[in-house]
Amino acid sequence: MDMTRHSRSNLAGVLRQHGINPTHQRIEIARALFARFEHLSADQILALVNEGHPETSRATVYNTLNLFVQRGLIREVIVDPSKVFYDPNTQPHYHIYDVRTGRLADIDADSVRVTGLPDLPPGMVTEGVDIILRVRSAAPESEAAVQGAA
Amino acid sequence: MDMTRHSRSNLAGVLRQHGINPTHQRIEIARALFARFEHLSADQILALVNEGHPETSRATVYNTLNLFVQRGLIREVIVDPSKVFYDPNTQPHYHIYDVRTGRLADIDADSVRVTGLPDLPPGMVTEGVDIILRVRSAAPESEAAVQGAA
DNA sequence: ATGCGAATTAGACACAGTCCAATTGCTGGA
DNA sequence: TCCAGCAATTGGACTGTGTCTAATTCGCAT
Repeated sequence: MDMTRHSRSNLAGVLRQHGINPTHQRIEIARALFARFEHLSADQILALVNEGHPETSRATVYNTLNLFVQRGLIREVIVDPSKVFYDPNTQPHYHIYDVRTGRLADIDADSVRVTGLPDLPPGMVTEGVDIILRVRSAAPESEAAVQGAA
Repeated sequence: MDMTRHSRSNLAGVLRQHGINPTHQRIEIARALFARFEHLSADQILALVNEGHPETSRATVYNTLNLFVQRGLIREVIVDPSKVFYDPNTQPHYHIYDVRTGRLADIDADSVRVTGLPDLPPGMVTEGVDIILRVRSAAPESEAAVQGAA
């Protein structure tokens, strides 16, 4: 019996707790996210789950990730216009994003305080507050690729 | 001579101040954004600029918006995984986003205070801080479309 | 074994955004 | 006025992410 922290049996339990029928594919997808505990794109997850011999289709990966998000098992992180990242950490926290490298890291929510956010219009509810600190290396970027005017 | 606030001649001046050669197409694109002073997607801008008789291609709209962003004339707002919004307001401010309707509105930065953000790794520079307040109507959403497990 | 609903699948599709080679159009000389 | 040169624009092909659909397979209870 595999008793590592993110064993299949443990993950099956977690899925059930979220009202998700734990199939083989769903467990493997959950494992890709929770074993690494990193921000991954759908594409990366598809590749991870299928290394060795392919066993999960692209449609299933997308279906499953959307299901996990709906059930509150994981979070979407929208920082890059070209792809969504999936975040196994559902604790309140924020993100720091390197716009050059695409690297995404967590900022613990405990230390951060936000005040002065406006009252919501009546009948509105907060889904969440995203804070994204966009950073880059101070070294001047090569301007070669900039399509110029002037 | 048209002296309204966002007349072509005024806009041409603004473009020049940002080192952008003010061509006809660029002025019309700037006008779509600055006259309305709203968050618009590339698609919406393409449609606005070409209502009446078409005069600007899709490639030019994308080229121009990217150029405006590089030159600091407008900002990108990344809140929706499916498309980028362009924001003519470059003053520091944050956003409130209705996840159901896709409606995007500004939050004035003056009233908001954020403390406790971590120090940056050495050699890193902040590009910007995005705060997105994700909200929805409190009315329970129809669950009809939810692909279920359980 | 069989039947049945749920899950998965391949592949077509939709759509935002990029790329490229060809054309257009402006500007500044001669 | 004509022309050369260069920037801007263009259509259309292309890429990549994500969705949809109809058909198949899986797992389970009987």
